[in-house]
Amino acid sequence: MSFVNLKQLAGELGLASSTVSRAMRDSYEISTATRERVKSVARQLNYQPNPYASCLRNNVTKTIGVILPQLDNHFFSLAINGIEEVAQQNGYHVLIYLTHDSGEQEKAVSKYLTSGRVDGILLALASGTRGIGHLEKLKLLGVPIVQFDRVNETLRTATVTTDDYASGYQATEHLLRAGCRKVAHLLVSESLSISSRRLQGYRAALAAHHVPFDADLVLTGTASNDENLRRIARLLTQRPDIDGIFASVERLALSSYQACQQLGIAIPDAIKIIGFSNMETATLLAPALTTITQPAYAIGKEAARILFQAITKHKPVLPAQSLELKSELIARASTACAAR
Amino acid sequence: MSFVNLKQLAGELGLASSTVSRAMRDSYEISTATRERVKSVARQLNYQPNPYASCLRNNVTKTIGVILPQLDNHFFSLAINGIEEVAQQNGYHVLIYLTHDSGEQEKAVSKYLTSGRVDGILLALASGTRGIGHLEKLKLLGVPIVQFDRVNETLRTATVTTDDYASGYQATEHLLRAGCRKVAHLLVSESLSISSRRLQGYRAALAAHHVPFDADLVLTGTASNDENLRRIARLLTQRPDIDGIFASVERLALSSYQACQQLGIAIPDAIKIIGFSNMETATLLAPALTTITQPAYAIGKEAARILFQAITKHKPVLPAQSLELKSELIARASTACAAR
DNA sequence: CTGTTAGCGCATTCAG
DNA sequence: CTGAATGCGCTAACAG
Repeated sequence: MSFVNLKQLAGELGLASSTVSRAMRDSYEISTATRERVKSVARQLNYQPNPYASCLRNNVTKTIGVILPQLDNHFFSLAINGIEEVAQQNGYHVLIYLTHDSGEQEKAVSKYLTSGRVDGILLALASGTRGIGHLEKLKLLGVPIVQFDRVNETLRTATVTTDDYASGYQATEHLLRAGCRKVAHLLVSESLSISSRRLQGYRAALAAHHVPFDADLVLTGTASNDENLRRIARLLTQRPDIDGIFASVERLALSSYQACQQLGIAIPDAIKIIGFSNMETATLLAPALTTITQPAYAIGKEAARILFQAITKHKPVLPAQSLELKSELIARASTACAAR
Repeated sequence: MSFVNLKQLAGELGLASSTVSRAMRDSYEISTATRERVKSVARQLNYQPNPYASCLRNNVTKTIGVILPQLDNHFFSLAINGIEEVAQQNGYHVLIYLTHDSGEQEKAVSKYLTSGRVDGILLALASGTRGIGHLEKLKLLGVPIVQFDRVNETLRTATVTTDDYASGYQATEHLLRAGCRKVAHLLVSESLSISSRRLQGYRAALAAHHVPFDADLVLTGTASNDENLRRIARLLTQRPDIDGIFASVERLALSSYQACQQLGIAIPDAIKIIGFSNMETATLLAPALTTITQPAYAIGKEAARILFQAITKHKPVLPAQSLELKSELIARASTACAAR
């Protein structure tokens, strides 16, 4: 048993392949009788049109590409859930590419997609990306791109992000209100939009509360968790006056937690930690860890929705279509903090 | 600017498209001089061969399909990491489909792939799958399938799993050795291979330690976390003699943890919990929760490796190529347990 | 309402 | 070493 093609099916039916093609696609110019007959025999022979032939003919691939830094972060898993759902609703297929936060990998992947393999792209930028020539090229080729979460602001596309500035502000304010005065801030990479905007929020909140900004309290993470752990521990040792940590990303919140445990620092009494997280686990298992949860699933869905709108209407994605969704601060330990 | 095709490139070069095609594919019958010239101009014009045309011509899609129940479980995210890596190494593209554990969705997805869209399939079975006709059809069509993690044993394909029986045994034994006598077991779905094999391990360990099996201590979960939480709490209330819980899956371990917290039961003193988990978070944040970690990343890689072997050698995947990898028991609280 | 024909972009004959 | 011609499977334009 092998794949049945249109011609074979037409032969079996005693019809021309064009007729069969039309019948299969419910063309109005085919009589109901033959349409039904065609469909019945097609079902019987398990006929499925070859997607690649249609694609070649129609210049429509019915597939989108999703480029992500990683998948070991729950945020992106949830985002894909949303993306895949919207894709399936629209009859689209989803190609997935991981860059492991490497700019080189991102370039390589972009090149694959320069060939017309996909009708559109959803992109969360790698932290290692420096230039954006590879993305400009895709845009120039007319491939619609929607950026989400980690976006490059120079590239003029629609973006779907969370309220990074606002949540950075809120997080910091949460700690300040709980009595913290020396709040450390941990970020992933200076070049990442999410990091810089959260940092801005952090600084603004400090300023609003008349707490001086101290550059020594800002730590940039690396790709290695072990290294991050060491650095955080060193910072906490060197600066025993630190009474709060705002981690701009889940991994760093966990490493902070771990560092405190290692150093025997009590959470949340001696130190208060707040960090982004999309793992229910974190909030469940560590009530002391105040978390900020991003609507990852909704972000995926919205990004996909904007992309499909552009694809089906043959319009470019415009920065004006950008969306900013709200994060949610979940402070299970807030009472404890306030009580102090 | 739009896509450049072979013909245009050939025109630019003053060569026949066949020559250019050969040059691009490093054919031995092309002189080094023209090959270099072709490649240089190709680079300059951003020529990328249209993958769908090649596919039509060669009958090779260079893409695989990955069918998964969900992605809200860290196990599958890690597995995709492995799969994607091996795919990229082999120059392959990865299409992803989520079934949300629905048998209907799995059937629909299978149908998409009946059209020659992919060269092979990696599959983790939906818990809602009843018949396997849709998979048999794919096999009959000659599409290689490798099953991983959640496998159907009737379908004769290679499988990559973990030592579910052994780890179920170990987990149970771990609790028994820590002094537990009434060990509850929480499983996902009776029809799932991982569940039934872990259950077998559980029963065997009980038997080996002369602890009678009590069917009332076995609870099957639902799709709803809230419902699971309620059921677990009810079980713990009705059976205050329970002194240990073996959760066969992360979500259920977390729900157990939560249920104990709600009921004010101390962990790990009053009750000991052991559960599968691939979240570093869980072990990090809840030392009281003994976890069994599956080598998810390796499973993805191995499954992909077996699939690519079959694809490149045009051989069917045989059950004989199946692999069983080892899980790891991480008992941070084991000392506490043993001390009791 | 149905059939004939041509061509999407590429790779592979077969000829030179 | 290079070029011309053919067809992968499908659809759309053009006939009838």
